[in-house]
Amino acid sequence: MSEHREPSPSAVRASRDVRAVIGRLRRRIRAAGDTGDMSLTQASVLARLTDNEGLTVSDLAAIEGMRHQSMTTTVAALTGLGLVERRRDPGDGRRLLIALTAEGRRRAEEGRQARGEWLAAQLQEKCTEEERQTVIAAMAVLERLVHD
Amino acid sequence: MSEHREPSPSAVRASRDVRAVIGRLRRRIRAAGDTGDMSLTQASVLARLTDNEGLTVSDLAAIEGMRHQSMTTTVAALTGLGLVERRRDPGDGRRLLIALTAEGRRRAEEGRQARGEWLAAQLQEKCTEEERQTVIAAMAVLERLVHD
DNA sequence: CGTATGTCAGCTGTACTGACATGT
DNA sequence: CACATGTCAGTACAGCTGACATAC
Repeated sequence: MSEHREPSPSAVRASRDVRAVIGRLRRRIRAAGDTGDMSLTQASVLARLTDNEGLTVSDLAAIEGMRHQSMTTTVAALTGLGLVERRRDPGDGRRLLIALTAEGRRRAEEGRQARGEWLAAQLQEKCTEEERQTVIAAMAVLERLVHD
Repeated sequence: MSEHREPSPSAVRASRDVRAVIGRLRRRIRAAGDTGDMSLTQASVLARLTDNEGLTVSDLAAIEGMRHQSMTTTVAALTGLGLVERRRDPGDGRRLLIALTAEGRRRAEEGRQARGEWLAAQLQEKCTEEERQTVIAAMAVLERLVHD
C-alpha cells in the first residue's frame, strides 16, 4: 500500500556506486591534506562565504545540511583561525552575520585556484577533458538531490 | 623548478564541486539511515565481501583506503552484528579470512537491491535516465583516481 | 506567548597513531 | 632477524542531542 515506483536498475547502481566512492574519496582528500589546517566543512564554508557574505550560522547550517549547533563549532574554528568574523545584524539583534577577514578572503581565493591540490592534480593527470566534464555534470545532479 | 602542468579550469572546477558535494551527500545519507544499523564503511565492506570472500582485514583496509587498525574496528563491529565471521587461513597462521555469515549475505543482497533507500529514491524520482548514467560514469572516474 | 538564533555541555561514531603479540 | 598480520589503547575530530539564554 502507498506504492512507490520501484527504483530502476540505474538508480540502484548509481546509489551503490556513489556510496562506495564517497567514503574512500573523503579519506583520500583528508589524507592528502588538500585543505591545509582546515577541515573539509570549514573549507566548504569559506568557499561559500566568498560568494555570499551576509550569511548567519543558521543559514550556513542549512546550506551544509547540518544542525546549527554543529555549524557554531565550525564557525568558531574559522574565527579562531582568524579567517572569518562575526558582526551584529543592525536590524535583528539575534543574528550574527559571518564575514570573511582579509586573510580569509586570501585563503578562499587560494582554495579557488586549487593549485597543488591532490584531487585537482589527479583530475588533470589521469582524466580526459570529457571525463572531467562528466564529473562536473554528475556533481550538479547530486547537488540538486541534497538540496531537495 | 620541478614544474607541473597547471591544472586546467575543468580540473579545478571538478575538484571544487566534488569537495563541496561529498560532505553534504554523506550527511544526508547518514541522516536518512539508508544503511540501517551499519555505518557507511560497514555497508561498503559488506558489499565488497559479496563479490570477494577470501579477504583479510589488511586487504579490506587497502581497498577502503584506511589503516588496518581502523578496519579491525569495522570488522569487529560487523562481527558483533553477526554479519561476518573470521576464519583462520590454513596456509598462513597470521591471516584471518573474513567471510559473510548467512545473515550477512542476506543483508548484503538487501543492500544491493537498495529498495527504500533515500539516495536510490532521489535518483529515481528527480533524475532522468541520462543523468543517472552520468552519475555512474563519474563514479567510475573517481573510483579510478582513489585507487591510484 | 511561541518562534528563531546562537551557544554550551555531553555523547557517539570514525579514523588516526603508537605499542604490542604473533606467525612467516 | 626483518616483515606482515592483527589487536588494543589512547587520541582527535566532526557531528549529534538536549538544555539554555536572548531577541523578535
